[in-house]
Amino acid sequence: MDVPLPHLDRPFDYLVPEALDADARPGVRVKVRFAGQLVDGWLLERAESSEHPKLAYLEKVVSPVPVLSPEVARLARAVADRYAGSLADVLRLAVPPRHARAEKAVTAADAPPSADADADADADADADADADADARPGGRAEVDPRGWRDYPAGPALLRALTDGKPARAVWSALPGEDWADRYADAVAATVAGGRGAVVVVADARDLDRLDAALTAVLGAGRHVRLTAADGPARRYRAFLTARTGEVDVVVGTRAAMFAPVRRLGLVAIWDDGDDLHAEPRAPYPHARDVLLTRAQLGDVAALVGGYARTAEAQLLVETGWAREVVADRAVVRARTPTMAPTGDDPQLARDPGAASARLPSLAWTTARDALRADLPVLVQVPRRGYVPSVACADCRAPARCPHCAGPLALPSAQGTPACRWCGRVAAAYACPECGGRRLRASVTGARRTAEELGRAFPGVPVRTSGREEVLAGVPGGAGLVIATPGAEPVAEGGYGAVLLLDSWALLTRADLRAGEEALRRWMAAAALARPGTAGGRVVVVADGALAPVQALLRWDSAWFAARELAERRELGFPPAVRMASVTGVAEAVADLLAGARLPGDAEVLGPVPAEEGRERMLVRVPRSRAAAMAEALHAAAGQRSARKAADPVRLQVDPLTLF
DNA sequence: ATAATAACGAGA
DNA sequence: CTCGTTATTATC
Repeated sequence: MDVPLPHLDRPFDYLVPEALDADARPGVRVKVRFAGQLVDGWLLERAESSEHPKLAYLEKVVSPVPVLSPEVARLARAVADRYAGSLADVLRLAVPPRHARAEKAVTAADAPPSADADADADADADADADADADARPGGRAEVDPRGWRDYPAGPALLRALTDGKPARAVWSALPGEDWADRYADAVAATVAGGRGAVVVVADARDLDRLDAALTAVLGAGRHVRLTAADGPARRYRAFLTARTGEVDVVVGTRAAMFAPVRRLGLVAIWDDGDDLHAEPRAPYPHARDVLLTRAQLGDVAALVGGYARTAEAQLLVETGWAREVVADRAVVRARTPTMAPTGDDPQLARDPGAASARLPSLAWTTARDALRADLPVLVQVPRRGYVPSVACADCRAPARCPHCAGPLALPSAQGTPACRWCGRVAAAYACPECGGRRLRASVTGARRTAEELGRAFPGVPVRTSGREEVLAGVPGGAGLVIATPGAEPVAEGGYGAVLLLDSWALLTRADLRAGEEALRRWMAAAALARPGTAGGRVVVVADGALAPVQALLRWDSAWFAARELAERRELGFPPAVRMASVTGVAEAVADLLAGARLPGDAEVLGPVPAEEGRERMLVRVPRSRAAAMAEALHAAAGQRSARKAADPVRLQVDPLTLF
């Protein structure tokens, strides 16, 4: 039933009239009379009989195309359960809105109108050795593992993919690595074994790159791109192309995470730390988790890759769910650009008004040398709009609440710090690192720094890449490229120098993931530099003693992720535990939590003020209780919606931001 | 939203 | 004890 009310989150039985018998197959969209009115719904399965005494008839089959595959139906239910959401909400994300004209075009091109697609898909779900042998046309073509040879476990991964084994890998890409080519290798290896693949990337630029790499490896027409940015018609068309089994490789942004793929053999995600992978619509699933759930349910291989490793990926490694695929230290050293920190942070050391003095001298000389060698220079400047947080004025450690380890905030310049989670006032705050008692609010840096750089090097072409216009690539000669994180263009032959400015703004963000996110962004930029042996240099304007800076200097995000995960275990943060946030007006939140039969070891934190007039409570449970917590919250939301409680409450499991 | 059903209370 | 009215709760 396509109604979002949580208390109606279950199947309903209907009689199928004779006239609709042929079209009424599992996976089709239907219309039924429900509570007096016509509502949309999904036909999940046909049955001989029903427990229900008096059944109504199915009103209409919207389209005979069974757009919802059995595999995706199962996945959607699992995702709804994990995120305390309704199946209908997940299906809205999983199956794009119908576009009649696109549907006509695709089914017309398909000789028998997809009628057998489901039978195939069903059989495939339980595919075993026989099926595999059938599908492999005359001996499998080995995929050249050359690009993966830098990683000792790489060639074995490709072999496992071709053999149809459900290998699970967490991949740490080397600097300078062409990740899109490596993903294309992995997909090609899967296809060589007769299976399909789903690959999810964060944005359009990454998608273009992967798309091109796949076309180069597989040839045209073997894969399809699926992204909301292509518009409803193209999106639906791409969806149908996959659903009918015309192609069995789908690449896209998070809209593709539920793509139906015949004989799915591999799910992959690139740069899983990018927050674009988090779906902003209920029930707010994360592409990585959806794909991993998919791998888990279907004996499908999984590849989680990035230059930097997330704490979530680290958890997969530490629990043994996945194997890490990393290069040896010697190879890492050979590929890494020469890195140097400079603690000479002008924002701290000098008057911010002294504009000309804003660039530390090391950064300046590094840029100058690269330009003299006729090499491009990348300058990463922060985006605006980060919420300032509070840190120790002496050692810069983020200030956390002594009670619940939430972030502290300063209500005014001279005010007393208070916790954003539990609201407690931390009057006598002392820094646990250095004992300092003074706090400072961090200030977001100005991008003016970058503009001044242009003036410092007259005659050098300056390009910018950011929100308004994102450049995909730049030529190899001397030139300055000013980019915000995530918008760094690839330079032909690699950058001679990469300057990471204003790290203070990144590191002191009021976010659990500040350190991880800073490292991720630095690594993404630094990966575009030439190796040190070819003159590539990276300067990060930050204290070299800080852990994320250390991890960058050594190109060791696995170390950082392990440290980060250990810290989150200690503080009781995801992914070491599972959290849910309950947001709404105070009475509604209290009402929901009062009605929720939470597991005994659940902790309820808060309330903390949220966006206007609302407040937020956090529920924390051990990972082993995650399912019980989600179930309890979903049920409580169901009770509320059943009695038509007025004020809406938003449930989010593992929300991206906790503060 | 609407219909059924349960709950309740007043009057016979 | 029954009928009529009102809250409650399922909705095939």
